[in-house]
Amino acid sequence: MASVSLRDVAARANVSFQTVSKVLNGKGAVSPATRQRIIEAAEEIGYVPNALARSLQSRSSLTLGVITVDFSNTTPALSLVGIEREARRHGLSVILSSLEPDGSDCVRYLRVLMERRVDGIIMNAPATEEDEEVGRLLRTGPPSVSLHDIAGGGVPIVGAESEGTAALPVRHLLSLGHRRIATVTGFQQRHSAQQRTAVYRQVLAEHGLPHDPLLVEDGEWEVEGGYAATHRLLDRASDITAIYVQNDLMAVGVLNALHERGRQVPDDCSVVGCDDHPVAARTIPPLTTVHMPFFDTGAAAVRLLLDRIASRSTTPEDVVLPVSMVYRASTASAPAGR
Amino acid sequence: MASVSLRDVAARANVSFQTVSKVLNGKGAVSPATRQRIIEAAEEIGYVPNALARSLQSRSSLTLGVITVDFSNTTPALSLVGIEREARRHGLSVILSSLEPDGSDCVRYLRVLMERRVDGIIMNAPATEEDEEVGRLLRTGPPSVSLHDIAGGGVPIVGAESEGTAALPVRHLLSLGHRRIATVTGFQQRHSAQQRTAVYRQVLAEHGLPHDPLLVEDGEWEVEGGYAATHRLLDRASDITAIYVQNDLMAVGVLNALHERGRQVPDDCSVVGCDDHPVAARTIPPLTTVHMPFFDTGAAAVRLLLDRIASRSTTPEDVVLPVSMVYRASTASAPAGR
DNA sequence: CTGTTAGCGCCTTCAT
DNA sequence: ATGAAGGCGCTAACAG
Repeated sequence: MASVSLRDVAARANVSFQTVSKVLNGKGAVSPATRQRIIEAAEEIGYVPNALARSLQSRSSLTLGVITVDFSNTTPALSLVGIEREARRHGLSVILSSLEPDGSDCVRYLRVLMERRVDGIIMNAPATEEDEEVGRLLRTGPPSVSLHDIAGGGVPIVGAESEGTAALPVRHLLSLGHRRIATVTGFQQRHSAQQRTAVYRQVLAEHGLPHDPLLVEDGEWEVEGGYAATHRLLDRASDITAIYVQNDLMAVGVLNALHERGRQVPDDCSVVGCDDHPVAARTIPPLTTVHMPFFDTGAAAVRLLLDRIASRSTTPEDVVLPVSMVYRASTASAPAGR
Repeated sequence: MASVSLRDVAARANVSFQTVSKVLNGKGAVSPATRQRIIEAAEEIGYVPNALARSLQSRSSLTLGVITVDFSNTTPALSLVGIEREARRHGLSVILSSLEPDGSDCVRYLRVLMERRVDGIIMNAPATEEDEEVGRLLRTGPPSVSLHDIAGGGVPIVGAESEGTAALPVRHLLSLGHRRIATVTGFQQRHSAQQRTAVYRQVLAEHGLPHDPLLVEDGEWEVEGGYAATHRLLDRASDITAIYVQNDLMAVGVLNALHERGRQVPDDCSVVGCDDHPVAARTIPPLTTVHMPFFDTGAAAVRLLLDRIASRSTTPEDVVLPVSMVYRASTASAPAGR
């Protein structure tokens, strides 16, 4: 453990440490004999290069910083896995920072990443969408990319096509003849939830259905929230025949509440989720949902970031990934006699 | 971005760069006047310390390396969040490496972490339980701690009390009068799954119930595996009245299969899970399960690791965390007339 | 109180 | 083909 350095290898091989450096990096020309000798010497004393020193010299840490919302939820975890996989494919390591729910520690962690001289930063932190200070740091700091909006812009966004994410499931329900379609929304402070709700309203309007605030409830992205929201919904609008739930986790709670109320899914009430969470395939009944490309989003973010690092380009060119419906057993035609 | 250094600050404040270092680190004694001048200069030109250079000098990177199984599953994600939270509390950053399912890239990533001179390593990689090379590297490398067994030992293990994890749910079912208790196991290559199955057999034996291989099926830790395993189980042993499922994800599949077979839970068949996964609270019916302290395990691992780093102690003192039952609606007394 | 002298471990010219 | 010199940005002694 007593850190052996290039010098130690050099001493053992009777050459200067610069020559060792060359050999171990496959750079300049060195005679096969000494090359061999050096390689053996390095093996024997267990030389491990010091990436810190190399980075100091090369001014590149081969490290990406990731700032993410709590990823004990599967969806941000998938993006994170995508990021990590793609980063490693390019020989980069990932420094992980997961935020408090309110994102209040984001600025501090950005600073840590900058001190560590990360080559780039990937943000997956919806809680800081409106944080101006975060936006400023990101614009002046190392190249960066985000999976959510950044206050003040200037940072390219990578994400799923937002329009379709909401339009697809609502249109699906409409095509099944549903007219009283409720929605259980995500946390309404979040842009993505606002957007989904707006598209939901718009699609209904296009089909001649006026907005009814009784049909909208906030489930705060969580199982329990979906459960509670559904009970509230049923209490005041018992004539709904379908629910568009803005994520699958809430949909689990929705299905549970519907079951408690004695509503058969999909016969009495259809349910569409969003995300295509692993459990969606085996809820009771299996959930029709929107497949979101979380993993790919993470990978695409890394690629975009590397492009920007390489080209020093500064034009924020967003990347949009397609979404698609996954049809399972939680949706059916609207009940007759309505 | 053109990296401003201590020298630049020094030039602006008309002092030597070493003095700047002192001020910015609150070390030696400096006159209030120059101190003030230096701090202002640093602000003005936007000085950001270079952690790489500091680490090179201080021989401590203030970094922990984490090697983890794919954490798109909630349970390893929770441990990872626990690790990250606790690490940050101590001012350490986390470098993340997530492994291929077979763990074949573990050795490579261990090497990367060593090159980056991490202060310690936390392993959460069941796939490498039997990998001798991994064990060797861990014993000779930086201080480390693991959440799973390490081949050859020598690395302290942090984890939930393994005996109780299986005994609690099985005893619960026995106390409800069940006698034909099946188990859907995790991937049988994994020590934890082997252990749970062994304890399951042992507890049954203690109650005078001989082992029946018909009652054991491998669900491979996944929703679909649990689903398929249950169908197989029901095909050949239709008299079972309870199933102990070795994780909640598989239990989701189990409930689904039971529903397809027309078996009411818990009236016709009780189900107990393991993990206390977030969705367990709202499955249909809500799942009785074993609460596993994943988050705490991660946090405890960091604390143990820091202890070892500080004391250079080398005695592998394991840490065992308690588990507990969470009683919900998926278990009931064994049906009469059996 | 402040500056000088020495590295940490590595890489990049440039001579030899 | 090999080695010497110089520097990346910082900290730690010690000297003035």
